[in-house]
Parts: sequence; structure tokens; C-alpha cells
Amino acid sequence: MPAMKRSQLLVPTLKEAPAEAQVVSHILLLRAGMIRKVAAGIYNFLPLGWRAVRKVEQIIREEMNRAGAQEVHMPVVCPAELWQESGRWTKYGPELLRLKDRKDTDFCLGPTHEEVVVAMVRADVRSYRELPLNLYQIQTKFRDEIRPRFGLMRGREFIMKDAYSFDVDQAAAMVAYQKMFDAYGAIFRRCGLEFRAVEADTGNIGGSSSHEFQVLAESGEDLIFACDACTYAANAEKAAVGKRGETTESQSFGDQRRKEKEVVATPGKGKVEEVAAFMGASAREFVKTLIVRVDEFRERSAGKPVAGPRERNGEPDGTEGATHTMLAALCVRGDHEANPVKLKLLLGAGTVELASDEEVTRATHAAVGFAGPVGLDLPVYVDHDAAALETFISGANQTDAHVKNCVWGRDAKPTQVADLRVAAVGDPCPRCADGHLKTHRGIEVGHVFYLGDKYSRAMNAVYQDAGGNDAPFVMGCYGIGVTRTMASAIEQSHDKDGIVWPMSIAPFHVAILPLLSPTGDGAKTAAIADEMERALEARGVEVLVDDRDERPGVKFKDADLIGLPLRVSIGKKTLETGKVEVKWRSQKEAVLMAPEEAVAWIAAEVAKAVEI
RNA sequence: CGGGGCGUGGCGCAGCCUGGUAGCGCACCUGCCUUGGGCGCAGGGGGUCGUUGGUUCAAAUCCAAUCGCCCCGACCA
Repeated sequence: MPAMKRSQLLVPTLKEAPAEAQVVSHILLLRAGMIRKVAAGIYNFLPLGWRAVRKVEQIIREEMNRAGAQEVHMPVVCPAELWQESGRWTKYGPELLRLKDRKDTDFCLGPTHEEVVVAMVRADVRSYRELPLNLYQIQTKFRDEIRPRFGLMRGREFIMKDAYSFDVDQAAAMVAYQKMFDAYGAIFRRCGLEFRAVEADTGNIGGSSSHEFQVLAESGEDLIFACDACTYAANAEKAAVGKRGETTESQSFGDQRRKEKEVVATPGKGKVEEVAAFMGASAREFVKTLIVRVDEFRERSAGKPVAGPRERNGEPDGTEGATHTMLAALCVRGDHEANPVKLKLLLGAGTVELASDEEVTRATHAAVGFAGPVGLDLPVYVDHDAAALETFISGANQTDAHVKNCVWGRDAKPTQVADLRVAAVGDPCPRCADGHLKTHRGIEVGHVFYLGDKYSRAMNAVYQDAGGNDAPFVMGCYGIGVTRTMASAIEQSHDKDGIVWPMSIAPFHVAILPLLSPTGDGAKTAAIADEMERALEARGVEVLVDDRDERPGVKFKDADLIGLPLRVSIGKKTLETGKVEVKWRSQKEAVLMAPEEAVAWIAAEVAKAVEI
């Protein structure tokens, strides 16, 4: 797109933010005239906003193509038939917007396209010779979110890049996965974003088969843990805790470990802090016990992927066999927080949740708050740090009583010791020797996921292998929230005056502000602006000239709001010396240059920033 | 879906409690003025007060229903 005159472009900037907007990206997109709301979670993209979207899309396209993926386009409106085949027509919740055509046939608006792509490949791919295959599209998705919010961050209608890989076996699929993983890194780097690839909850498929790409931003909805020494990063649910060198936790107890356990009356004190204060002990001398209900518990079938988190979307889970429910105790040290998800993964269960008060009372024969591993008739799963205590205090399984001087092995037997707590800042890294975990807030902009044969099996999508046998495709799926990526760039890069776009996805590269009104001396500034516009455009730089008859203050404020990376001001000051003023949006100071010099410099800077 | 809040010119808000002919700032239009950080002066246009029903001589205001939007919780790119 050629250079543009601001007077001809629809950029309705706002001095004040509409009350509906809460987060920075939403406020600034609205104020900068880039988007407007049409309905809850549904937006118009105005010219400036749309240009930024197209920039992100183009980067994605280039990197996907470079990684060997092929662009296709699938329908927004998808037949229920396919969804019935995969089983998701009934399993997917109200998030799936369903509709009927005039003949009363069921359709849905595609929230994702596994079904459609599997049907497409199933229809025309027969042989292992045609694999591997990776198909992607950049397309509008619709998910009828319970609560759309934060503008583009969580809309109902949004633009997404989704890719699907088809391979002959898991090893080949992992190659595809790695290619996508690398491509995603390249994409977000090119978008100028600070991000982390974090391990996500994958069920029991394996450590490397699901990663979220999180843009680091204070306002992020997700909490992630990352090592300060190596590249390890994981979301809060998944973050593993490394082994500690030695245990010094209960040194203060000295020879008390020989003492017999002793029941202490703790009337009405059910919380660890309360009991600790009451007994004059510290929370870290306690073992906190949660009674949990483990549903869909099943013995793991060897080597077979068990249902991952995607099952929550009603995806086929690829497993069969009976499941059952049981109660169990989950023990962590008093100052730690239990992580039921880790127990879920450890046991390969469908869900692990807190037991009801009645269940707790039935299992412990005591009021809620007095559970403990001593004398408890349930499987006891103990976190490493809790198990490392030489002696500990815990609930006595009697109302209003705790028991102290407990020793593992003597007084209570762990069924299994494992990493079962939520990571905390400063915990040792599970991956490297000297790293420690730090927390960050993140915005999930991408997700790569190994799917296996869940869909191909459910929908009977098979190829013929070298031996002439049918086998289901082994798949992976890879998503990027395009519009969310754009919003996250703003969350990550803005100041009190407005957006600070990374060069690569900015709607234009440079703003030229002729500051004098078009009459009188203004004719000169306008002429210089036009001349620079032509010269820059010839060098592939995208220029927006603010040719409006406005006061300088208005142009400056608007330019800051819109946030183009470079700004050229031409006014009385600069006219006297025959120079123009060039300034980075991200910096305070400006530099004076002759117009031709400025053109060359800008063209070089833009080229440098865009071509990575 | 549960809890909280809000619907008054394009945007931000006041008025509502205590009914009595709808107001402010910004934006917009015209003229003059001004021209390096949302300038000044003067004039002007625009709102069936979310919708429906009720109470009343009279409803933005009181009552009921309904729709929409925002915030907090369980889901996701």
C-alpha cells in the first residue's frame, strides 16, 4: 500500500476512552481509531487496525510457508455432520455456536477446524507417499465465549491461524511439531514481542508435546514460571519443582525425632496459620492434608496416549476401559500450595478436585480442617518437601486436635512421594543445576499441540502404509491468535501517551507531520513532506502524512496515540535551518537532519527492523 | 451461569433519592483568531433519557418486566 494522507484515512481518534474498555490494548485500540465494537466480543477493524492485522498475518504466512506448510481456506460455517463424527457435536459446550439453514440442517460456526481438515485430508490423501502434510489457514473463528472481555484479547469472533500436520507415525509428527515450534519462535520474534515458550499441561502424552507461546506482559491473564538460568518455562499448573540439594527444614527439632507422636488439643483452629500461631510453631513444620476426589481414575495403558486437557473441549480421548472414582489424601508442607493438576497427571485421572465437606468428614471422622496422614485410611500422596520433614505436625483426624512429633514411615506411610505442589518463586529449576524459578504474567498467543490419532481414528481417516495396511494419520495442531497477538503487542509496548508499535507490525512505518497550516509558510513544510513521502515510498517505506489543517499539538498527540515507530516533524524551527526533525516514538530525543539525509536514514532503519 | 454495577446527543458524565417542558465537558458545523504538545472568542446543529408496560394531572426521575453492556468467578488462541 502506498503512502497515505491522514486527511483521507478514517482514523477517528478519541481523547477519552469509552467506559467499556478496561485494559490498555482495548483502550488504545479504541482511542487510536483502530477498532470499534459491533457487539459483545465482536469488532470492526478500521483502516489502521486492519493494516496491523495484515502485517501480523503476513509474517505468519511467510514463516509458515518457510516451514513447509501450505495455506488453504476452510469454511466458517461447518456442517454438524462432521462434528457428529468426531463426537464433539454433543461434547462441545455452548461455546459452539450452532445454527440451521433453510432446510433445517444443523451447522456450526467453526471455533477450530480439526473436523473439517481431517475430512479434507481423508477424502484425498491415500498413501504414506503423500505425507508429511501440513495445512494451515488464517481465518475468522467464532467461539461463543461465556464472557468476552478485554477487547481483542478475548473476543468471540477473532482471527486465528490454525495449522494441522499429518504424519505416518509419532516420530514423524514430532518432526512436524518441532518445525512448528521453531516457526512460532521466528514469528513472534519478527513481531517484536518478548515471549516465552512454556510447557503446558498435556495429559500424559509426554513432556514436549504441548507448548504455549506466552507474550510477557504485566496485564497477562496467565501466570507462568520461568528459569532465570536456562530456557525452562511452564505455566502455573505445570511448573515442576526441582530437587533441593539437602533438607535443612527441620533442624530446629533436633532430637525431638525420637519423641513419640503426641496429640494436642487445638480447639477451633483448622487453618495452618492459626494452629501454627497457637502452638508457637512455623507453617513449614506442618504437613497440610487435602482430601481430594479422583474421578475417571484408570490404570494407564502402556504407551497409549491418555486424554489430555483438550478433552475438556469434548475431544475424543483416545482411550477406552473402565474408570472409577476414589478419595485420596494430598499432602504438602504447611507453607506450600497443593497442585491437584499434578496429582491428576501422576494418576492419569480425568479430574482431581477437592472432596466435599461430607466426603472429608466421612473419610477423616473429623471436621474439615483436621485431616492428616497419620492413621488415615486413604492412599496418601506426598509432595517431596513435605516428605522431607524429619518430624511434622498435622491434623489428627479428630475434630479440634492436631498431632505433633510425627515421623514419616513410623507414624504414616506415603503411598507415593512426588512433585505435587504449586511452584513458588525461588524454587530450584527442574531442568538445570543452578537456576531458580521466577514468575511472569503472560498472554497466550500461540499453542502447539501433538494430537496423535484422536481425530483420525474417530473419523476413520487413514492412509495406506508401505505394507499396504491402513493406519490413522498421526496429527498435530498449531494455533496462533492473530488479533490477540496484535493486542498483546500493545499490552507489551505502550506508554501514557499511546501505542509504541514494533516496526514490523506497525500500520505504517513513519509519520510525517508538516506543522504549519497549509497557507503561507505552510506551503513549504507541505512541499518538504510530499517530497519525503515520495522518496521514502520509493524505498519501500510506508508513510502516513498528517496533512490536516490542525495545530501542532493536535498532530503530536495523535501521532503519539497511534504510535508509529518513527516521526518526522517539519515546522518553523526546522525550516530555518533547512532540516527536519526525526524521532523514535520510543525515545525522548529527536535528531535534526537534512531531508535527503533523513530519507536515507529512515529507509535504512526500517529495513533493519523489518528484515530479520 | 452465579455475584456486583451501569444504560441520558458520537465520546465522557451530571440530573433520578425529594416526579413539574433535559444539562455540562469533549467532538461536530460557521466565522474570526492562533500555529512546536489536544489554543482563544462568538454563533450553531444534534438526545421519543435502552425497550415495553404500569402508577400519576404530569415520569429521565417511582414500580414491574425485558434487552444490552461492564466488572469479579469456572473455560480458551
